[in-house]
This record gives sequence, C-alpha cells and structure tokens, in this order.
Amino acid sequence: MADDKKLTPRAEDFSAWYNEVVLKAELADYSPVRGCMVIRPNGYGIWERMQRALDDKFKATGHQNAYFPLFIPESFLHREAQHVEGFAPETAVVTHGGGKKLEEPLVVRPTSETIIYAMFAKWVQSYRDLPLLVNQWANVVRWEMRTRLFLRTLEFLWQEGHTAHATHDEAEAETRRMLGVYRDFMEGWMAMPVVTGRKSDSERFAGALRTYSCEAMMQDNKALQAGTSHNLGQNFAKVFDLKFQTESGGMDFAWNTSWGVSTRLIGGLVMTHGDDIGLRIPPLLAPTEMVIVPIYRTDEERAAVLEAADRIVQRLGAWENREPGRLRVRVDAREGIKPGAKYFEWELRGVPVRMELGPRDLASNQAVLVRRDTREKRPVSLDTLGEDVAELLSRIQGDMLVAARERREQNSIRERITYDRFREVMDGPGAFVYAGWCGSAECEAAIKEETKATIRVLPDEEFRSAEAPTHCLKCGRDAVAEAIWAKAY
RNA sequence: CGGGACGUAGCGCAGUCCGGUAGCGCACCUGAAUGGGGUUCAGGGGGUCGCGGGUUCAAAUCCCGCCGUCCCGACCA
Repeated sequence: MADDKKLTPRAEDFSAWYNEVVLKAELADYSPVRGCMVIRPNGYGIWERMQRALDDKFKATGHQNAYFPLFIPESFLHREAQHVEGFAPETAVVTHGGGKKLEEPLVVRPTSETIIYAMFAKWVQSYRDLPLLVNQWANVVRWEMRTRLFLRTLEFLWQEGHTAHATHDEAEAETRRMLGVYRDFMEGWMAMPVVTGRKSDSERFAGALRTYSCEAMMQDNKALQAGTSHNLGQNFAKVFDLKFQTESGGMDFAWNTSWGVSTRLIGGLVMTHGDDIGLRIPPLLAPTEMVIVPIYRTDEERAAVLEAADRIVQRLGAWENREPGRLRVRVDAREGIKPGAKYFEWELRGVPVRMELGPRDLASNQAVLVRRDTREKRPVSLDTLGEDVAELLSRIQGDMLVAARERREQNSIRERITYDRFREVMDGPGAFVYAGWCGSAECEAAIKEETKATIRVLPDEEFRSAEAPTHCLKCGRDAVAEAIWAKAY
C-alpha cells in the first residue's frame, strides 16, 4: 500500500486523524452554521442502532418515552440557582417570535430538567404516582466556544431520562442502576470499556446532589466522559413544587434523577476503535455487518458471481430484527471499480466483515471472509456460511472489547505514584492514574492547573487489583477518596 | 476573550516575496481496454482567487479596512 493513501498516523496528530476518519468515512460533515454538525446516513445508521439498543434497555427497566418542548421560559432556568449558573453562559435564547419581541425570552433547551419537572409537578399527587420513569430522545443546544465533530457540537442528539421517586434511597438506586445500563451498553455493544464512579464536586452536574459517570479512554490516552447519571435530590422538586402525599398522609418533595448519553458516543467509538485504515465498527452497531465484493472478468463470470451473491443475500439477509443466522449484508455490485478499491472503501467505513466472491470460489463452493479488525482472511464453505459469519461476527465483537481493554490497562497506572512522576506522565500522552485524594478542592484545582489533568471519577469497583492509596497525590495528607486522574476531552 | 496560522474548482494545495492568459493532484462526466488489494489511456466540465476600497496601463500577487475558518489556551456531554 502506498504510504500517501494512509490516514494521518495517530501518534503524530490524533485530532487530525480523528477529523479525517469522521469525514472520509462519511459519518458527518460540517454545516454552514459554525459549530453545528450534519450527521450523514453512514453515521446516523450507527446512531439508530445505538438508539434501538438503549431504548430496549430503558423499556426493560420500566421507562417510557415522552417528548417535551424545545423552548424553555428563561425564568424556569433561573429557579434552581446552581443550574442557571452552570448553563446560562452556554444557552441560545430566542427573543423574537412572529416578528415581535417576546415578553419573556425562550431558552433553547440545553437540557430539560426544568421543563420536565414543571410537568411532573402537574402529574404527581400521591406516592402511588411514583416512581415516574420517563425518557426523551431529543436535540439540545449548548453554545460551546470550541467545537469538535460529535464530541462537542452546538447542537447534539441525545436521550435524557428523568425520574421522580418517593425516597432518596430509591432515587440513588435508580441513578446507579442507569449508570450500570450505560456501562453494559458501552462495553457490550460499543466494545468500549469504561470506568464508572462518582464525579468530584467540582465536576458535578449543575443542580445535582451527586453525579456518576462512565469514563472511556481514547487512543491518545485522554478520557472521554461517555455518559452521566445524576441524583438530583430534591433540588428541582423544591423549586418546581413537585410534591406528593406520602403513605402516612404527610407531604414531601419528590426525589429526582436524570441521566443521558449523546451522539458523542459515536466520536468515542471512532477514537476507541479507529486505525490507520479508517473506522472499525463493532458488529452489533454496524449498519452493514458484511459486504460482499464480487470478483469477475468476463460477462459470464459476472453473471454467475452476482447471481451467487444475490442467493446469499436472499438466504441470509435481513435489515431489521436480526434473527439467528440472518445478518445485515449488502452486495457492492458497482461497475467500473476494481475490487481492491472497494476493499479499501469498505475498510475505511469500518464494515466488520468482507466477503470476496469470485469464479475460483464458486468453483470450489467457497468464499473468502476477511475480518476488518485484524484483516485476517479465511475461506469458508458456502454451505455453512450463515453459521460461520455469525460466529465470526460474535468473535470480532468480543475481540474488539478485549483489545480496547488491554490498551486501556497498558496506559493506566495503578501502583503508587509520586507527584513528580505524575507530572511527567501528564506532560506526555497521559494515562488513567489511580491515586489518593485528600478531598480538598484546593488540591484538585492545583493539580488541574499544573498538569491539565482532572479527576475523572472517584471509582466504584475498578482498578481493584491495586492496593488502595493512603495519601493524597498532591499534598500527602491522609486520603479520604480514591480518584482516577486523566487528561480529558 | 488572549496567542498563532490560513482563506485560490467539491476536497487538498501551488502560484503571492519579485504585478503581465487561472494552475496541479484527487474527485466528477464521456469512451475504450482492465478487473483475486487503491487500474490505464484519451477526451471533457467546473473558479466574480473570502469581501470592500486603494495604487497601477495591468492585481490572486502591493497597500488599507472588514469578514470568516482552523489550531493552542479559559469553558464543557
């Protein structure tokens, strides 16, 4: 392969590599509006599969979908002091409608807590109305200063779950449960390992009691906050008068949770699995699991090969509701493009398995399967194709998670580390560093100032093979918490 | 908002210093051959050189102003 056809090597400039993959694989494009993004069909297909998988999990945990307005009265945002402080600087505000100046400006939702809990207040009277478990798929707007395709755009697609409960403990359990749902999805479907845990107070969601997060490591060793789940306490209930009559006859404010993941996950997918050839999509999320590239010289060969390919599609093909032995397969029958060019194109787009089908294969009743993740080639019999491809896809799915987890482990530091050494590490590519923390905001801010690293999470259960650190990384006082430090997006 | 770079065909760029017919690669269109890892040949279409003003016989090129984009910081799913 000619070197100039390769994508920018990651080591030299990860950002350039990332942009190139996103644009060339036709996942997204820049829009005429600065900071906004167009998601192309190729990228949206991945999002649709993410949506469906997540939605199934939400339904299984008893949540129902609903839809709330795009516009939020500005005064709603102001009711919760911390919330407005956190979000006001990055809102887009509508001041005119129908050619007239509005009496009260409308904020384009940066998140929907306020409007949703205002509605919850109308719907909840009794403890019998609880828990209220709602999710919405929507777009939100946050006026960020600097944007990046998928990772931080002015407008993005996401889901936000919002719940109301009768007790603190029930809300806390819900917060943790949904964090686990995210974790299962990211590892099981995206093959993207994450560290879960609680955010430090300085990184907490504006208006929350506690925020939990899934943190994934990208190939430049930076951390990506891939999903968050918040225990909102009674903060919003109190300002929106969301209260209910308890079983014993008294009144109490409800306890809320909210949790969300966004199209940022697609960026995470690219930065977790992409390589010098392009994108690699884990099979469960791949809009196309297998592409058949026909090979022929003469018209007769062409007819025979395409007919065989069509038979395979009829036998195995399915676009929806995958059943055992069926798969999302398509034939690349384009004329005038050599097979080699097709190989590179589908590899760039990340299709997990390619089938090469030519006259020589047909003569021996076989086909050649090529894995995208390892580029390993293997002939298979046409008779057992369904089983063989399904088995290969499931192996790719598993191997991708294993590979991503190994990479993260190799770039994590779990043993005790001095602050000098920590600074050296963060001066280079960085790492996930497991270290003690005295709990003071001063130490946290000082480290952030000096190394650009932030506390990603106070981890739950990860990194347990290391002995718990006893002293603060920065000041050396007794540690009150264990923290994962990393540079972040 | 501070620091840096850049705006020339859909994309990536050269040309700018030293003013003189608008160029290259990829992509696209037509035709032929080719076809088991990025084909080749021939022909073709596509540009108010970011915008406005100035200097000049003549401006992509020199001067002034503006706008925009990207990168690095502060902010963030």
